[in-house]
This record gives sequence, C-alpha cells and structure tokens, in this order.
Amino acid sequence: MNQRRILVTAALPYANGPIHMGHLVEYIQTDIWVRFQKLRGHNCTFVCADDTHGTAIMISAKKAGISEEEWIEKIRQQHIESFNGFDIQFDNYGSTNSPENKELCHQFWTKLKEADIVIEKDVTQLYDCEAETYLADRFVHGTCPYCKSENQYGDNCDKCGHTYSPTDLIDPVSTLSGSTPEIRTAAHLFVQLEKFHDFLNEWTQDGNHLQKEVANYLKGHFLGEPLRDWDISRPGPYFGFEIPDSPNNFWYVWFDAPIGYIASTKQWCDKNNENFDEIWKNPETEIHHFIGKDITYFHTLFWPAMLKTAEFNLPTKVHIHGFLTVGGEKMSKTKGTFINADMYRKHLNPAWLRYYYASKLGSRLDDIDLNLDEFVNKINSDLIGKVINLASRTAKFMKGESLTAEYPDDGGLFEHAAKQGEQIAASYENCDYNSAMREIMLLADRANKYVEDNAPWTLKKDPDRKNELHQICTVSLNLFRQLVIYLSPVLPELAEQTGELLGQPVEHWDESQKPLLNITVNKFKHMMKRIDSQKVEDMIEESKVPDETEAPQFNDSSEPLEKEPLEAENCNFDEFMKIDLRVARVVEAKEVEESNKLLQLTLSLGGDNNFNVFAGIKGVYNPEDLLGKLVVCCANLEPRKMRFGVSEGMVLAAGAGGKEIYILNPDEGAKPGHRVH
RNA sequence: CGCGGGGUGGAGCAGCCCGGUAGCUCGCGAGGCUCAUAACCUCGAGGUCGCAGGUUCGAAUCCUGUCCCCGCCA
Repeated sequence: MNQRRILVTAALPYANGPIHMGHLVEYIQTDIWVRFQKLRGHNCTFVCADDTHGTAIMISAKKAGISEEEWIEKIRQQHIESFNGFDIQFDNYGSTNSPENKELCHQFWTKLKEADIVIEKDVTQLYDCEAETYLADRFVHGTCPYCKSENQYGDNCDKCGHTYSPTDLIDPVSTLSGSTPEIRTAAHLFVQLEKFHDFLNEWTQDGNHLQKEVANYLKGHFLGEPLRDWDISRPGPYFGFEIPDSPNNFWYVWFDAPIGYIASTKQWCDKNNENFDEIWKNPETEIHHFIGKDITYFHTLFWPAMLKTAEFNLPTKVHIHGFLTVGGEKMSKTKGTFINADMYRKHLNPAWLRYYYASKLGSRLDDIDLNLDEFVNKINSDLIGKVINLASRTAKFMKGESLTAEYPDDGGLFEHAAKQGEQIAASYENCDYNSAMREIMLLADRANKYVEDNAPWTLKKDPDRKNELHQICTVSLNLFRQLVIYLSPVLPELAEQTGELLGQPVEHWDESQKPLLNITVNKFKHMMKRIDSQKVEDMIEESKVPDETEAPQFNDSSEPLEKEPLEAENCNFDEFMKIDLRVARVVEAKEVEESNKLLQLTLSLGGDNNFNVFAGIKGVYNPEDLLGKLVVCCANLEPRKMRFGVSEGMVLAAGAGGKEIYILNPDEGAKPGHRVH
C-alpha cells in the first residue's frame, strides 16, 4: 500500500471556557480517524491549537483580573489536560497567539494585498465608552425596532424573527458594562470574496471536498447570489494581531484562527525537524479538516479562498459533523446535561464515551444524541459482554501456557473476520464509524458462539484433552485480538492491555490478518469495568447548576397595562364577595363545531356538581389539553342562553384576547370546590 | 411550491444507489449453559417498511402525489 502523507486538524477550541461533551464529539471523531490512519501505516499528523483572540477573551481576562496572555495560557493548560484524559493525541497543540501564527498572518496578508482584493469601508457600530470597546452584535441588547419586544440581541429578534443591525435597536444596552453605547464609525478592511465566486463554485461542488449535503447547502444559501465582502478587521483595543499597514486595526479572530492550523503545523515541523513545505505546499499531501456544522462557512468559503490566494494547499476534505444532544434535547445546565469533560472523567471512563460516540457517528452531518440509558446499555453489552468477555472467559485457562504453534481449524472464523477487515477499514476511512462498530460486534457474536459451542470449561476438566483446550483458546484469543485491533483506533487503552496480555503490542492494522501463535499468555487482568448507571446519575446531578440566563429578571414590559389601563371603578368588599369564584376541574372538553371561538367545557366542583360553560378559547387551547386541568371559574354567574346551549359560568383567563389567552391555574393543592377569597 | 435531512416491530438503527421471501442491537417471553465482570448460547412473540397511486411477474427498494417530523446562528 502506498503511504499517504496526511495532515489532520480539529477545530480550534475557543479559549474562553472548558471542554464539554459537545466538543468531544469532534475531538474523539478526529482522534479515531487519525489513529486509524496511523495504524494503517500512513504518515499522519494531527495538529490543533487554542483559538485565543477576540473581544470575549478580553472580557473574560478582565473579569478574572489577569492579563489576556495569562488567561489564555491557563485555559490552554485546562484544554490540554481534558484532551489527554480522553486519549486525544495531538502531535502538536499550539495557540493562535503564537509567533508562528503572527508570521503566517503577515504572509497571508501580503498575498491578499498583492491580489488586490482588500478594500476599506466605513462601518458604523455601537461603542461602549465604559468598557472602551466596540460591541459585537451579541454584546448588545435592546428593544426590537419591528415588534418592540424587549431585551433582544443585537442582530435579530427572537420574537418576530426580523434581522437588523444593532444600531437599529431601540434603547440599546451594552451587556458588558450595562451602559448605553454610542454610535461610532470606523474604517474596516474587507476581503472581496465575490472575486472567488467561480473558484468556490467549482471547489465546493466538485472533487468530493465536502459532504454532499454541505455542497448543496452552500449552493443554495451562499453561492446562488453574489458573495458579500468579508469584514476581517476590528478597531483597537482588540486582543489579537495588529495589522501591519493599518495601525490600530487588528485582524478579526476568524482571520487568524484557521491560519492557526498552519502555525501549529509549523511548530510541529520545527520541533521534529520536518519539512513544512512538504505538508502545506506539496499538493500530494492530504489536508483534512474536521469541524462542526456551526462553522461551515468559514471553512468552506473564506478559508479555501485564503489558501488559494496565499498559495497553500487546499483542503482535501472538510469533514463536518452535527451537534450533540443529550436525551434528545439541547444540552442544558439546569437539567445537568451540560457536562464538562472533566466532570465526565470524574465519574466515568473516557473509553466508554469514545466507544459510544463511535457507535453513533456516521459520515453525515446529522446531530448525534447521547441517550444515557442507551449509553449504559451499549457499553455493558457490546464492550464488556461481547468483546472483553471473549478474553476473560478463555485467557485464564491459558495463563502461563503457550498458544499452539499452528493455527487450528476454526471453521473459517478467523479468515472471515480478516476478510471483513477491508470493509471495516473502508468504514473508518469514510468516517462511518457506526457501521464499523456494527461489523465488529457481529464478529464478536460469532466468536462468542464459537466459545460456547466448544465449551473449553468442559475440556479443562479432562487433563487428556489439554491439547484440545489449547486449540480452542488459541482460536478464541486470536479472534479477540483481531477485534481489538479493529477497535484500537477507538479504544487505544484496550489495545495496550491486550498487547500486555499476549506479550505483543498492537502496532499495525495488518496484524489482524495473521493469527498470533506460539506465544505465552500472561495473567489476565480485568480490562474494563461495566458501567454502574448510578454513576451516570451522579454525574448529571453534579452537573446541575442554576442557569443564570434563566434566573428571574423581573423586567416586565409595561405594554399589557398600557393596552388595558386601570379604569374600572373601585368596588367595596361586599361587592367583591358577591362574585363566587371557585376552583373547578375540567372533566369534559370539546369543540363547538359551528362556532369558531367556543369550546364547551363541563366543569366539576367535586362530587356530582357539574355544570356547563362555553369559553371563547377555541384555537388557543386544545380540548384534550384542558381535560383534567384545574381552573378558576365564576360559579354564580347568571346562566346565559347561547346559540349552542346554556352557559352556566365563566372560566377566568388573562390576556388581551385573540391568541393571547391564558387560563388561570390555581397553585398546587387547591381542590375543585374551593372558594377563591 | 425556500433549502436540506428523515418517517422500517416497544427503543435505536441497517437495508433503498444495483427491485426478488424484512434484518441487526437493545428490550420482552421460554429454555440452555455455568468458563467469564448477573455474562454467554438457543428458540419465540412483535412490523400492512408514514399514506395513496403508478411502473413491474414481483417494490421498503424505482416514479408521482400527499401527510407528518427535524434542522437551516447548517
């Protein structure tokens, strides 16, 4: 096989917080791919770095009362430790705030200028005078200029969906200082991406550089119209690199971040005496980027354009994955499903997560779900019950004994599994780890059946059949080792342990093709524990934090009151008490066919005390949703004859009407029939 | 008709490109084994492959229509 020269990158984590389970999808996915390539004998280098520039870093450092440099170094160390804990093995882990990166940014910049695609334009932005910084969209809140919803972000409104510029916001507030920002104008530098349109059309659609759905997406969303100029500078103060020919302007973090891939490679080359140009300038070298779907367009439009201009290799492939959900939902701090890498490690074994992710990951950019029950189940049944069990049920019969000198007849099991190797390798290559894992487990099933059918435990009892026993165990342990080799990109530690058991380290994929013979089997040590689901629960429990963003803020709008001002005359106590308000249960609810507003409700005050009410809430509430609910009603309202029957009361609801109707619910504990005083 | 993805036994998925008796894992039921970390093996129940048409000797698979779900700071 020809040895391929491959450079692999994973996205640079932002130096603003710890690594969490969502990040790990990518780093585990990438690490598996890299380990696979290395196991196949290819010359593969895996680089990454911390992404360290930008306003958010400045703010965090300021809050922590330390310099930006101190801050990013601290975070970088944390990141490295988390990655180590998950067996994610970078060949180099750099930082975008490095001399190598600065130097490369200059190189790129020179080329962009030479290509005459940089222009200057004025940008009007909000400026926080207290924090002395321009405000990115997400650092401004205010009232939506379209629907007047309060407390909306600077770029679009949650409520009405309109997009706008932060300068359009009514009553803008800086989230940094709480002060009112002022509008300032500054010159920014832009790259005219449109000049690359033809090139990008071709690069994104041909050559298999992108997954098909990504190519389609780009075609429909960006490439269908002129590409907008890309703003790549920020006026100071800004933590980053100052642009050489544009004093007090800094490269935007997204300009220098991808260049960080190259800078990290450069660092690695310098440390290991490798030829840098062989990697980034020789088109024979494959460049593979692994990223999440959120940063697709930086990597599929700007980045290829920059590389082309600077005359570096273009990516061979950008592998894009989806997001992680936990239990089918977005990770949530309040629910304890926002789990940090270190928290996971405190409770659970990283190898389990590596296997679980592998069993879920395919080559497409679908989101993957971490279902905790499935997680426990899969690990216990696949890894412990099938794979490791194979060794633990046979190895101890062979402790200190030697495997046979010739490979016994196993009915073609080993050969079959060896043949499957190419299939499994193809799945790894294509990032279809899920199908690779499926294949491997199928092989594990066959192997276990072999042990079952040949019952070595019976042979063990008869000293005359020792030879037979050795044969059975030679087969079993070889089948086990074969599986471990196939799994080793996912489970490097298991491969190591197996190497120790059999006195022969796992070093190359092709070792799966030939049985190991005539070697002494060492004492079997437990290789992996099964998951105690209690530990998973403990982890969730400990991850729960009160969510600051969901903390009550009590900044209610005055709008409802303005719509319906306090105009009613005062009433005295007796007048108030004339109205008999009761808690009632909805025991029946149905739509009134002929009416477009009415639901017919049967309310119960307990016992047989039912009465009929028509409520104008059709279209707002579904009858089935109301069934069983407690409501507050006026029980002594004069019955009123309506077109559809007699209404004997009224259900209390708040709101302006139309779709804005909110039925009042009594607090927990109230019972049908209770009077409201 | 915005774009993309998807709807297959209780759950999660494969099969669809290249039509030919519907498969895997888990769960469930019965039995077996007892070497192994309550594991493993065998057998079984359970699906009109979203719905409706069409092509075909034959459709989960191809075509058309339709409904529903999800994502589109991919």
